[in-house]
Amino acid sequence: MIKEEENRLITFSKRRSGIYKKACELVTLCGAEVGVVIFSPSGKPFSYGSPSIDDVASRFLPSQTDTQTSPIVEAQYRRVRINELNEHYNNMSNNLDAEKETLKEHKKMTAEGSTPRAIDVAPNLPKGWWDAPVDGLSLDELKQLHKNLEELHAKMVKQVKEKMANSSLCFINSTSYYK
Amino acid sequence: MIKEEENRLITFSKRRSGIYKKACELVTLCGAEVGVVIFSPSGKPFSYGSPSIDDVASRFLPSQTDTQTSPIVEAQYRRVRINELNEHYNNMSNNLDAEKETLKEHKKMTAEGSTPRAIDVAPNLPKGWWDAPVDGLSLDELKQLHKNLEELHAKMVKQVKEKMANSSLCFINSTSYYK
DNA sequence: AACTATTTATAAGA
DNA sequence: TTCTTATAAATAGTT
Repeated sequence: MIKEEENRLITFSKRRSGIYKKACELVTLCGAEVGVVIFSPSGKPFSYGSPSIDDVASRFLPSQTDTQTSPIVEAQYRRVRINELNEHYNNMSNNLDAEKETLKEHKKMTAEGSTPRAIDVAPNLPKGWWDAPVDGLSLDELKQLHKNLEELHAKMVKQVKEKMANSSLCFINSTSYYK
Repeated sequence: MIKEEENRLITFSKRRSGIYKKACELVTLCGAEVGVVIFSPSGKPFSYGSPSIDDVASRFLPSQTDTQTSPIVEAQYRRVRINELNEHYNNMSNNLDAEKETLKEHKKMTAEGSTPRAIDVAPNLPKGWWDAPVDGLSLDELKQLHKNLEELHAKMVKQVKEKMANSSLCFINSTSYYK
C-alpha cells in the first residue's frame, strides 16, 4: 500500500489505464468478452467493458430486467439505472481516451515521415457496444462529442435523481457516485 | 486477433493471469476494490474479485437479494446462485494460484542462500473476501484444500441443478458453465 | 511448464 | 495533467 496520498492517486490512475489497455488487448487478440469494475479508495466507480459492461455483467449475473416487471423489481430497476448511467459515462470516457491515444499515435507516425496509407482509425473501440458514431472524427470533434455526452449524462442523472426523490425508496447511500 | 487456435488459447491464458495480477496489485497498492469478469471465446466464465466478485458486483449493480424476496425474485435468485457458485470456484482457484506462486518464490529465495526470516505467507490473498483459512499451509495442504473445494463445488452445483430441474424456470442456456 | 529476447508498463522526476 | 526516461515487468516465441 502506497503511503503518500498523492503518489497513490497517480498510481491508481495510471494502473487503471493499464488494466483497461490489457483488457482491451485480450478482447482484440483473443476474442474474449471482458468486464472490469474498479472502485477507488474514495468509492468512485470506474468501469471498462467490451462489448459493454452491461453485456458482460448481465451475462455473468443474469439481469432481472429481462423478465416481466413486478412493482418491487421496477423499484429495484430504477436503482440499477443510476449505476448504469455512471458506468455508461465512464465507459464512454474510457473508450474515447483509447480513441485519442490511437489518433495521437497516428499523428506521430505520419509526422515521422513515411508515406500516408489507409489506417483503421478506431481499432481500440469495440464495435457494437454502442452505435459508435465516432469513426472518422477528428480529435476536436471527439472532444466536442465527449463534452456533449457529459452534458447528456448530467441531464439524465438529474432526471433520475428527481424521480428517485419522488419514489418511496431512499437514495443510494452515496453521493460519491457524482463527483 | 490471433489466428492460430493454439497460440490464441495460450495467449488468452497468460494474459488472463496478467490482468488478475494487475488487478491484485491495484488492490494492494491503492486500496481499491476491483472486479474482473472474462468470458473465453468458447463462453467459459472466469473472474477475479477483491474483496470478492460478489461484493464488487453488488456494489456496482445493487443486488436484488438485499430486499424482501417476492416469488419472482426468488426464482431469479436461484439462477444467480449458479453463476455465483462458478465465480466462487474460479475465485478460489485464482487466489490459490496466487498463493502457490508466492510459496514458490519464497522457496526459491530461501534456497538461494540468505538467512531465513519472517515472511507473510499470503500477501496476494485479499483478506476478508472469504474466511481464508489458508495462512501457514504448505503447498501440499493448499493442493488438498483446492481439491476439497472442487468437490464441494461439484456437490453444490449438483444440488442446485436438481432444484432447478424441479422449478418452473428453464436451465440457464449453457452447459459450458460446467467443464 | 520453463526460458529468454523483446516489448510494454510504470515510478519518479520535470 | 502531460512528457521523459530508467527500471521493472509482461509476454511471444520457443523448447
